[in-house]
Amino acid sequence: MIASVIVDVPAKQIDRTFDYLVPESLHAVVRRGIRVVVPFGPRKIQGFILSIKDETTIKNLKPIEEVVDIEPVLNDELLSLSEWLTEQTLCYRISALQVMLPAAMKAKYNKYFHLLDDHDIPVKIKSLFEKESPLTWKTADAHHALKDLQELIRQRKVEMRYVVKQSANVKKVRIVELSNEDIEVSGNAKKQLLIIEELKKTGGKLSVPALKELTDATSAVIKTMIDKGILIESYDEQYRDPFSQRTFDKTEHFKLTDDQQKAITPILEKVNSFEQQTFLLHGVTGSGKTEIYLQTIDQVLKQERQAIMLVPEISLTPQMVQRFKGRFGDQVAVMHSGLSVGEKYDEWRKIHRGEVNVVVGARSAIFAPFKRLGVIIIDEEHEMSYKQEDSPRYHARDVAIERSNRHGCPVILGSATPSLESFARAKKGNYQLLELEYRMNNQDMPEVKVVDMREELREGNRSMFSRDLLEEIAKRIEKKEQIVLFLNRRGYSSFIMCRDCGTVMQCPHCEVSLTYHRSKESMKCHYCGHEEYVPNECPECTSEHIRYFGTGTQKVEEELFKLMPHVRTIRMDVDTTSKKGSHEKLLNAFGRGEADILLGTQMIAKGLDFPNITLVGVLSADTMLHLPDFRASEKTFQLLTQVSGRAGRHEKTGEVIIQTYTPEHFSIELAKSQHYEWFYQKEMMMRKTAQYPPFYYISLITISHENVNKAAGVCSEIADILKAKLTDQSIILGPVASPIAKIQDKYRYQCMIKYKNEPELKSLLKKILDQYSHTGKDAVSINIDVQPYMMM
DNA sequence: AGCACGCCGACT
DNA sequence: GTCGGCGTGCTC
Repeated sequence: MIASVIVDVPAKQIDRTFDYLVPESLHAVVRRGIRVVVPFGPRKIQGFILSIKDETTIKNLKPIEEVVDIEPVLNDELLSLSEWLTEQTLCYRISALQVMLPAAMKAKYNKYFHLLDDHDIPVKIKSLFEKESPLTWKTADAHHALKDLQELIRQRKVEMRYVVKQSANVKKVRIVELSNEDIEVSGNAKKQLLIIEELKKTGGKLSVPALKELTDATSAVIKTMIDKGILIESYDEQYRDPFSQRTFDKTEHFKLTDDQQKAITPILEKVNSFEQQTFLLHGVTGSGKTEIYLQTIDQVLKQERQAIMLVPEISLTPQMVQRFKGRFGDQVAVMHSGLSVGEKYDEWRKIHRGEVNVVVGARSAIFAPFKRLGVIIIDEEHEMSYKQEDSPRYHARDVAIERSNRHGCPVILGSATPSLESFARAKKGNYQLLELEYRMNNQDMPEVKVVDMREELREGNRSMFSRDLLEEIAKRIEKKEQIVLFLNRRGYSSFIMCRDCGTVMQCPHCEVSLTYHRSKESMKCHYCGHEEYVPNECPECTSEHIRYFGTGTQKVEEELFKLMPHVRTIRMDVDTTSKKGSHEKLLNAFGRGEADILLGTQMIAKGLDFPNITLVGVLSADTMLHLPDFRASEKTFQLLTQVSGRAGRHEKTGEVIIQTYTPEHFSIELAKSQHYEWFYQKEMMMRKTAQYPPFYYISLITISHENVNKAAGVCSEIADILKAKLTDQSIILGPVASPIAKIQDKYRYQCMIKYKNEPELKSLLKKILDQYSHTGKDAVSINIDVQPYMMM
């Protein structure tokens, strides 16, 4: 019996199967989709069994060392999906397999030195082994002992062993129970008697932490009882439950409005007939998309099938978790970046074991190992976070459609502001368009006011708040209503500049300006993490007039405090929400009315839904508009529409104030009238003229190298190859320097391909990738994104 | 990606 | 004459 294995080495030459002999003892367990540990050269590594066969042309087969799983971790569908993913995104097969599993299941590798013969070995080495045996590579390296050890290995006095460890860890809890033996306990041992009593009361078995809680006993007491044989200890697997502290109120179906009923009918038809169909559910905020999702899932569950619901960064919407857990109880697994590695692993195991039937999660939840999918839902379909930016560079929407084809089930893409690609496909009939035109309860859309900041400046207002905004803020505070202030991106544009010579402090390794961080009085690079203190004098002209410019959230907070010292503000940005759970804590505090103003970046644009918010202010609508990205207008429109949706979601009507320097720009004008269809028409015209998606597909090749000329040269070679091989209907742009020309001391050049129909492109790109991804002295690093969302 | 093997410069 | 630099090639 022979197994074909994909090993855990992401490299060009290793990107294929290797055959291994299956030892007799493992015949019963070894199957496709099981992880194994195999010898690979001198070391041992983890791998996935892709197939089992009887013969091979390879001589000198090595045997599989051990199996990691009893049950396959990837089923046939996911294994074949990984093949599709490899072809689609031009990634290594191992990366495609790895991305489908929680991070906890990635192997860890350790090297240990074992002492075989301690005669005639250096004193230094001997003492190391006395302190630690086996000796880890790390300590050996720390004591500069690797050289000596290498020599001892040659003399066969020391051996190096490679150990594959699972970073996955099943949480175990210690359980104690009463033994059957009748052992006398002295009347003085009050704690022991109490423990026995408690155990009898609860059926004879309790976890140690629970027992300690109940009886206030110490570990010592329990240990004594185990040693005496009164108690028997054992271990039990346990799930880490991130929601254990919370209860979810059971919620019932809402009665659907006619509008909603009209939308859900065709979806349920496809669910019932087991047919694939992609629906684009277009409905403004508050039009009741979530209830449609919930009732569709309900139908799917009745058929004993399963559902995947994707949301962008779910930790940001505890309210969404609430709604799902409330409706479906413990049938729901939750998967998002806010969970610890162990928690994610546990949620995954619940899915894998079939203990839950619904998963609500971020991008990677699209790979949930369900066997009978009944529906896949992608909420806020237009969100960029559905595209993974490193290998495998997949878009969750594409994976969803691919999986739905394999399972015969519908996909629902929901959004108030669909991506142009999706809306165009819906108009063409590739997707079925479902419109929700009315808000539930017939609420009015909030009134949106655009303030021209140039006008403010002309009239002598040089602050970052327009007079209108300040006035409205004051009004709400008087009425005890709440306000959300929105600012683009953390520390965006809060660069540091010398006022005398205009020098802007830049990262020495990347071509970006450093961002000022008040808390540490330092400047940080957002691309490589480089950090340094703000200099006392300008490195160029030695002037001392150094100050920071731009408006970070911290600065807004300060200004706000200067203008209205009595106003309570909660600031939400990366700095204040980095700690686990702090995000929710801040939001809850705001929900309880502990602050008047919620000030934040991107992260507050989604999901928050508090009845008392009646004013939303966007401090600078155009920061995003001027990014070097053809989707800049689309993103601005989506963001403004979404932010506006935060105001007046309940009885009180809301108002939105958008501050901008370009009020005439159509994405700002149309965000004001909240007219998606007009925006779509206008933006489509722009895209057509500029030859961008959805009229053209694009692919992006990025070359990076320490030497500028090398990077540019290779990129130009590649452009030439493309020009020669592709049809003349395709457009090849570049090579040009990447918008971020240097990251971590490597210069970046890129080349963009725009095409409509180029059946050979994938294989050509694969060829180029092979040709240039060799490892050598002057090797460049090459990256290909087949369908990029970030142009940087 | 690692790791070993192997072929040329600066030292005891 | 040896130690050690890192170029080259292989991993079932």
